[in-house]
Amino acid sequence: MTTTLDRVNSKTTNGQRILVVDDEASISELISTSLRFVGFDVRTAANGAEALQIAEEFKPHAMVLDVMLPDLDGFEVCKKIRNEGVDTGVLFLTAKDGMDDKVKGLTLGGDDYMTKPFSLEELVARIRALLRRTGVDVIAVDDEKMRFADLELDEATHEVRRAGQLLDLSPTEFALLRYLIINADRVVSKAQILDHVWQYDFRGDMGIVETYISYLRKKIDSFDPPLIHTVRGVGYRLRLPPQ
Amino acid sequence: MTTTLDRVNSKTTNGQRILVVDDEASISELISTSLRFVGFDVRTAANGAEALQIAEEFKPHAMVLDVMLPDLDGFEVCKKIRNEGVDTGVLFLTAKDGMDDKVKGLTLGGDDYMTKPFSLEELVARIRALLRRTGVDVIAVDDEKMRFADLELDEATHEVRRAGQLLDLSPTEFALLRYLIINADRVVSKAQILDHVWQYDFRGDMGIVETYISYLRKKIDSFDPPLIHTVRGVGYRLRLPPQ
DNA sequence: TCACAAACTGAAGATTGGCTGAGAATACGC
DNA sequence: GCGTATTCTCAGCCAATCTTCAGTTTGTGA
Repeated sequence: MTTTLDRVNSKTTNGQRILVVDDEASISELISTSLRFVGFDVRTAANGAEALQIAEEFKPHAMVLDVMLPDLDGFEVCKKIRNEGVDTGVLFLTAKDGMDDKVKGLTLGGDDYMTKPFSLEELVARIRALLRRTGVDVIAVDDEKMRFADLELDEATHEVRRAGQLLDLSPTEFALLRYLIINADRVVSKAQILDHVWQYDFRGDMGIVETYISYLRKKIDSFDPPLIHTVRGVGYRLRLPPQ
Repeated sequence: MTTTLDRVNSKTTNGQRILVVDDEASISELISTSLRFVGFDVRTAANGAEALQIAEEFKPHAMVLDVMLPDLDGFEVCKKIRNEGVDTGVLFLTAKDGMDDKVKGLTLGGDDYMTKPFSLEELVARIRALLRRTGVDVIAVDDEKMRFADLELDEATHEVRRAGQLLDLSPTEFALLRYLIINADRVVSKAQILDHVWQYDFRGDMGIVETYISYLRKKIDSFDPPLIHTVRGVGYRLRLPPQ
């Protein structure tokens, strides 16, 4: 995987603090890089004890917490941290298999969970939703809608409209479009798209991105003007026609 | 009752104070998380003595009170608190067995009771009903009916109508529909549904949600237009046909 | 203008997710 | 205690979606 978060300008954080807890360094790094990239202030811990310690002084607004940790399990960590008076939403990470029963109950408060492997795009979207739900969202502003030109993407209803007209997108198409909108006006490479939109363990080739771009175009760019533009040799860019 | 999403503002409380008294920390936490999330101002106590103490200064509008406490029993606590002049409705929690007669007398007042294990959706609904009955309801003095399109769900009579026609739903079907209506227009995942509608100790898998959605569709969506929509890979959504 | 690389797209096969009927297990009312 | 209603599990089926691939088109630099 080409951990291509190559936008060099590490813009200042948005002031929202996320604590990432996972014992697999590669995963932990993957996640924190992604979160930092979109402006969060991130700290990481490799086990429960460390998490508790860091949480105490870092006071995260949200945490990404692997359920399987070498010492305590994620639920314990979560409970203890909250008992310390740190008010934080939690996104639990679980393995695909089993666990279902234990995970149950997690969507209760503002909390949420995802199964590994996940897509980074999805992770970031969930963290944002979490912060929104738990009321931390300082920037607040818009509800759960993203817009670009006459495109409108609604996280809460999963609806997508172009020029007011409802479009029917598959999950992957939805995630891809979301990623393009988030990076509107900027060129994103196929590698970046693959890294963010597809699960991190995806082993196929980038042809699939082309396929999905093609699908998306059929659905959203049958309108005028087209918004998805190919930058040959570089990637794709969502943009309005110049001037 | 407000048919609309009560979760919109989860940050600010609605000013209604609930005291939760249970010695099992996990239950207590489960309950308070749920109540906080829908906007109540919650405090917890682990035993009778603590409850009395907190009630005195917290002056709850309602309490969730386990009948079995390590020191006093729930009835005692209730009596003492009321003697202190705190005017509060009570939702008693009892174990499945026994106790029936003693508890039943209590529903004479505005009070109510539920047996463990319960569903959190049910708990919240009961608390709301309690507050309504005891006249605390500051907001929305509406009746006990929820509506969505030509669907009508009456909390008080447990009746459901579509297009004016009375439908016969089982308890679980009713609870599921209520949850969908509360979250009308928003996608809810199967996990969320399971967490809210089923008893908190349910250990089965999400297949059961599909089964009940299927039941519900047979009963309420044999009409036009269908209201329950599947968002593949995400969950379900109650909505009117677009535009 | 040609040759080559990159990108596009349609089709086919594999996979996944969701729907439903049937039946076992359980709770409930009489 | 018996019969009915309800809850829950399960497996087969179908359709949507994902993924690969190959033939075609488009763009670019020599």
